[in-house]
Amino acid sequence: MKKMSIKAVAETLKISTATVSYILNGKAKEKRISEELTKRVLAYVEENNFKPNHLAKSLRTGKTNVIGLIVEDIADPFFASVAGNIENIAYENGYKIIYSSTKNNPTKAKELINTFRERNVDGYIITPTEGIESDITQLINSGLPVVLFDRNCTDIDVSYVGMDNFDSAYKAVKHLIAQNYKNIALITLDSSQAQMIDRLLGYEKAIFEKRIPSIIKKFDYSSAKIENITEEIGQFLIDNPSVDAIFFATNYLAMSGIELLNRKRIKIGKEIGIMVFDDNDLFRIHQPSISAIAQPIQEMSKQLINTLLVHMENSDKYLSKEYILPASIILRDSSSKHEIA
Amino acid sequence: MKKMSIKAVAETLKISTATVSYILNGKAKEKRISEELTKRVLAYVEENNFKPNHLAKSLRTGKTNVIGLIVEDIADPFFASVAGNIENIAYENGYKIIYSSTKNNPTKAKELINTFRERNVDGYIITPTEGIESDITQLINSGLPVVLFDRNCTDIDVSYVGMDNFDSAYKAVKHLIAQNYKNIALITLDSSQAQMIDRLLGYEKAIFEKRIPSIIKKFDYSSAKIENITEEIGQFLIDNPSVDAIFFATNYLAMSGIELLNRKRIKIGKEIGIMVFDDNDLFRIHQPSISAIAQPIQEMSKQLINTLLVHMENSDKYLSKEYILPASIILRDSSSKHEIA
DNA sequence: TAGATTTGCTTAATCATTTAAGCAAGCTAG
DNA sequence: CTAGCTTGCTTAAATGATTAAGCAAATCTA
Repeated sequence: MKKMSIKAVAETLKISTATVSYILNGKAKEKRISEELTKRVLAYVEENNFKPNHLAKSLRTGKTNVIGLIVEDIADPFFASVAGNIENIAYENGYKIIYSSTKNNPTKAKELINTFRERNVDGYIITPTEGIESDITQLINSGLPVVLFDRNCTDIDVSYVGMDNFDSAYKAVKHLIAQNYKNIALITLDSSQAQMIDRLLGYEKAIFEKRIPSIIKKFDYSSAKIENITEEIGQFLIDNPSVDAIFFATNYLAMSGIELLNRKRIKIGKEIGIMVFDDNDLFRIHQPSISAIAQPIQEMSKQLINTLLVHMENSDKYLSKEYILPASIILRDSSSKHEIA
Repeated sequence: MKKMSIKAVAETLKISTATVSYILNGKAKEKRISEELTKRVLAYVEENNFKPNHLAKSLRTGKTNVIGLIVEDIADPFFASVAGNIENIAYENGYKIIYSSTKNNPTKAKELINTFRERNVDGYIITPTEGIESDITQLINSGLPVVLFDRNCTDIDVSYVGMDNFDSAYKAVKHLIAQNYKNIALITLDSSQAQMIDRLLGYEKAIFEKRIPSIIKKFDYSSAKIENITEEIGQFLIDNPSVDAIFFATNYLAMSGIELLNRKRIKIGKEIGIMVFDDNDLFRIHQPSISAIAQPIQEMSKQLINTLLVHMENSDKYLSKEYILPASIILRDSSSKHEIA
């Protein structure tokens, strides 16, 4: 059974391909195709389960109905979750998603944007790496719909969906302070990404307000082998014995940290307070449970894909929008000095 | 700056499009294009950063260089991890990946296979749902490369990458028995999927060998709201007070179970032994740590994509292959009756 | 009843490639 | 000297759709 084409359909029905095309695209009325013929064509198409070739269609119209998703790492639960949420709405609207991970490498990110461009994807959802502003600007100047998320490029006029990193970090640290922790360390990445800087600033605001010392450990992103992280955190705690609480700026830094604390038999919650940016199952189930700032993944995903869809529908009038969604701080055992059973 | 085409290149260089095409496709020698012209064209193309239109190419050649990845749920850490691993090798070989989640719904799975077909993807990586055999058979009969993973369709002649569910379940339960647990329950899904049945059979083999009772709780997949699972496991334990160890057949059943045990202050490892199918960060970091059967994700991913690549290169002679990779059983605190500090 | 309008289609260009077939010029062989 | 081969390209068909423009027949208008 050879692949059918509009031409084949037209020939068997003894009409022109144009007619078939119009009918299949719902332009029968507009093009004054008789109802009788319209029905006949639709019936035939239905019966033979004919589907027009997508490639030819895309070539002609310039639309591929594909969305390019560029994240830091698709294997990361946070991004995987976003990918899953985006997928639904995208598929409902007839879009497929092609993904790729930058691993936070600017060179790879640039390459990805280029290959996606070559592939004629209709829209981009991107977690930008550093130094990628010019490439994103190019996309926008070419009239391509782009929505950034997780981290913003504040110096570009581009749509963005994210959360208030500054405020939620501030509140989270304030909570630690309210629990009477006196020497709260921040363990973070040495990054110039906006969201990382905001988390740091939020921490510092809370710290400075109460005039308690600022104790910061920054990890070089590239050197961040899991092994090293655990070790370095250990060294950091030895070097700073006064630390009685830690605010981890990312998920995986926290996982290494918790692993270390457990290994050292340091009682989380009792001997040391813990607060983490980004929630996950581990933190909920861990004993004692770990307090965390939960990103509104579902809402963010929805906003992301919907914003992109709007841009794609009206690609002529690109009006960038920013959506900053509220996070929730989930208080659990790890951030309370009170006795834990 | 309008998009360049081969035609435009040909015109500025005052040669034909065919010549340009041959050169760009490395057929210059074969087609006896002079070295001088070849160099000139390549230089021009390089300088102007011209990339041939992928859609036109695909339309003409029938190859899209896209791989369709159909998993149960891309948001699940296991599948996300596979997606991440596959991505690398795929991109190195010039393939992009378009993904989609079945949510274990056969209707959705069938739809997905169809849309991917319409999209002319070059190859398929699929975790099959129940009742999807005929659709997969159709793909293969149409000469399309397919590799299944995670769960096999034993009645189709199709390539498969997976692990020995039976044997690893058997060994895991045997380990529990060796630790002197006497009433080992299996908590699993009520599923006819091969891998689920194998896990159950592995459990039963170990149980029957030692003539200890078989205690099985099956969850209906569809009713599996997280809330219900936790509750039902609680009821199950009340109904079966003799149970002193649990073998969880999946990851997320275990997470609910552990959450419940923690809530009930039942001491994992001491009062109840735990073994889980599928490892993850939670089980490693949890206190006490949880023993688990670790799927060889990296090796599986590599084998998956490489097998698919081989099929795609030689799509004429389709010879299906099965790769059953060894799992490792990671023994941690939760499966030992010995004192835990 | 002639001209205008509407109806119901068709023709053919276009999107950007690939590739089989062809062709002129130069060279070689007999 | 010419038939045949090689070289170095070009021509043009094909891939499978969309869509502006066109056109004959039917219907309406005055």
